[in-house]
Amino acid sequence: MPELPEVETIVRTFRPRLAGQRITRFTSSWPKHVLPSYAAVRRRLAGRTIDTVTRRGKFIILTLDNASYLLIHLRMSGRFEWFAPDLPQPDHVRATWDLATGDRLLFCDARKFGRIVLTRDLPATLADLGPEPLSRGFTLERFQSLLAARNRQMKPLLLDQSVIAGLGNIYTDESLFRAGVHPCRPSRGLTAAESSTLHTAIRAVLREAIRRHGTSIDWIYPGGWMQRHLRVYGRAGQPCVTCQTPIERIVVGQRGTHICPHCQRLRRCRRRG
DNA sequence: TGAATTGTTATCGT
DNA sequence: AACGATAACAATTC
Repeated sequence: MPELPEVETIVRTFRPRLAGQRITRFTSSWPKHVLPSYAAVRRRLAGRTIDTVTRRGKFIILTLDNASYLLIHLRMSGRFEWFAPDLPQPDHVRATWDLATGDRLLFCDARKFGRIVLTRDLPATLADLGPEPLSRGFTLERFQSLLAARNRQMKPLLLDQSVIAGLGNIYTDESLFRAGVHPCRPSRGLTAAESSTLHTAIRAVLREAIRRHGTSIDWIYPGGWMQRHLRVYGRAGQPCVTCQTPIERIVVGQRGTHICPHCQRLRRCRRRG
């Protein structure tokens, strides 16, 4: 569930707590999700200092002082917790970083889909990621060439992390709605005006969600309030904010998908026949 | 009890 | 071969 805005929020929250900290001990109670192996990561993390805390797509990146990188992918239900000795232990703690100050970072993950990956070759590990949608390099021209390079349905294309890094189900649906593009439209079928509007919509919805600290749709991710401003995701049956038509939930590429059937037409509607 | 949930990868077909 | 679509999978919540 955590997508780019939620991961960005987590990075901004934990950066001041982690940057400059020395790791005294790393432990995991779910070693099969620690790569390349729990033993190696545990050994190689001991004594390292965290230089920076950054993000690429949905990956959290801890840059370490020995030119290696610890990547954390939250997948569906992963989250960071800051250990608080006076509060009850959070549920589903899967990994712990003990820090030299006595502080402790916890990785909690109810569904155990998250991944913790230690690598020396960051570019290779991230090689399959597409452009950062909020970066300067993500120009309209680049977006249009991505759409033209393939001919896929827009929804699965936007969800594909090798096309654009960071979009998940929520912000894909929201972007397509804002651009008035049906999720089943083939990417090569978009007009120049539509791809331009969609390019703007993707960036706008991500920025807005970051400003609101992400979406807290259920028990998985707390803290943000973007859910109050979503226009289609999770609003099946409720009126479209533009035209009052009830929002529909359909399935596209095995994914629950939310659309306004009036604002997002599959075929352009001829006004006069 | 089983349906729903999601990002990623493996697999199948064209 | 390359691409696109589909299935499978991780494990839990409601």
